[in-house]
Amino acid sequence: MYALVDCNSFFCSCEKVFHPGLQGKPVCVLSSNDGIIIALTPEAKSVGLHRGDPIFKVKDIVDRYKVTVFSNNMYLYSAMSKRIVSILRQACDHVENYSIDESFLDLRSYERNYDLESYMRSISDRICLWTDVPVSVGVAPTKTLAKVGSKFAKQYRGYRSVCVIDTEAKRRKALSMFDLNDIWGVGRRSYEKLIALGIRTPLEFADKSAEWVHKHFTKPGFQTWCELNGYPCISTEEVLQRQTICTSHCFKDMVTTLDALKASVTTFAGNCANKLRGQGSVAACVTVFIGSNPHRADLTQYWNEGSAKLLVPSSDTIEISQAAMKILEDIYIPGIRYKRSGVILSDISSDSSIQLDLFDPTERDARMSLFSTIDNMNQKFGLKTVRLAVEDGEADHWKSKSEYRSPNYLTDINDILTVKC
DNA sequence: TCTGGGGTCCTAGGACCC
DNA sequence: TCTGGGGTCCTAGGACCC
Repeated sequence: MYALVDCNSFFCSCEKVFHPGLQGKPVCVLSSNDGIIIALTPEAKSVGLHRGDPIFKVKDIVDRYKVTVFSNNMYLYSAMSKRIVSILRQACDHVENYSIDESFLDLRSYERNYDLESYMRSISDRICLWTDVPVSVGVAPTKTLAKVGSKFAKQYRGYRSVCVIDTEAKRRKALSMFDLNDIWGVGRRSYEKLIALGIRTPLEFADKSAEWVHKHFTKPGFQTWCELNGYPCISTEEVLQRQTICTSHCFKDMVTTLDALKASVTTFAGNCANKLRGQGSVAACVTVFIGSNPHRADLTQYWNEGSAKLLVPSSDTIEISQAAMKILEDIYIPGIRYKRSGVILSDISSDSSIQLDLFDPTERDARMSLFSTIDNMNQKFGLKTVRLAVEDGEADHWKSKSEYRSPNYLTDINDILTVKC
C-alpha cells in the first residue's frame, strides 16, 4: 500500500500559521509579480474565486468579501514543507517528496504490523499539532488511487483526514464517484478524448479492456489504466538531481535597456547557480530568454532565446553569469518593451565527476572554495549579502511586484516573530 | 494599467551509422 | 519489373504535473 499525504491549501495554510486570526476566513496567495491567484482556501472558493484568476479582474470580489491576499513567499513555504517532510521521515522509511505540498509513503513494510488507517491518522495529527498545517491522506494499493483517496479525505470531514481504499468494493465506489478530469495523469487532452470515446467516470475507463486502452492511448494512458485497476506501475523513487534548473519572472514595469536586462539575467543566473550547488551538481549548458508582454497586442512583440555550452561543466556563479551575459547581448534588440527574462541550466551532472579541459585557464578548486564561502556567508547573514555588482547595476523596475509579502519568519533572523505576553 | 513559475516523461521524426 | 535491413542518438513539441 501507498499513502499520499497532501497539505490542504498549502500556501494559504502556511500564511495562516502566522496569522491565526484568519481561521475560517477567505485567503488567497498570488503568483510572483502579484499576477494571478495560485492558491486559495475553500472559503475563498465559496465566494467565487478560482485558481488562475488574474487578481485585477476579481478585485471587486476581494473587496466585497474582505478576502486576505498574500504575495507568494516561497522561502516560507519551502521551510514549512521541510518541517512536514522531516516528520514524515521519522514515521516512515520510504518517503518520496513529490512536490512542495505532497509526499508519497511506501507502506509495504508496515502493512503487517500496523493498522494503516490509524497509523496514518496519528501522523496527520502530529503534523497538525507540530506545524499547524492540516493534511489529507489517501491510502491505496497504487499511487493514482492514493491520490483519489486523499481528495475524498479532503472533501468529506467524516474521514477525519484519512481515506483508505483497500477493498475491491471501495475501489469501485470511489472510481464511480470521482471526477474523470481530477484523475492524476488525465489532463485536458486525455479528458476530451475519453469523453469523445463515451467514457464518463474513472470506473468506466478502468473497466475497459487492455486491448481497448492500447488501441486508443500510448504508454502514459496505459499506466493510468493499470493504476486505477490496482496494479502499481509508478514506483517510489527519490529524485536527487534535477535535470534542468530555471529561474525567470515577469517585471513589475516594462524594461527597455540592456543594462536593466543584464541586472535581471545576472540575478537569475546567480539564483540558478545557487540551486545547482545546493544539489551538488554542475551544468554544461546555459540558456537565456527574453520577451515582451504577450497580453499587449498594441505593442511590438518579441521573444527570443539563445544557448551556450560551457567548456567545462560548472556551478560557478561568475562563469554562468558571464556566459548568460554573452547570450543576452546576442538576442537583445533595442526598441522593445520587455516584460520577462529567464535563465535555464541544463546538461546537469554530479559535481563529483567533472570532465576537465586540458587548456582550461580557470583555477577551479580556488573558485569552488570561494563560492562555498560565499554560500556560507549568505546563509548566515541573509540572502544576497555577498553578490555580483552587476546585479545592482540598475534600479528596481525589473524586479517583480510583491506588495503583500509576509516576513520570512523561518529563514531570516531579522524576521523572527516577536511574541508579547 | 494589471494575466506565474517551476518541473517531468514520452513520442515521432530526422540524421546518422554499418 | 525488381531498389535492404538493421540500428543509435538527438531534438522539438506535446501532454502532463504542482
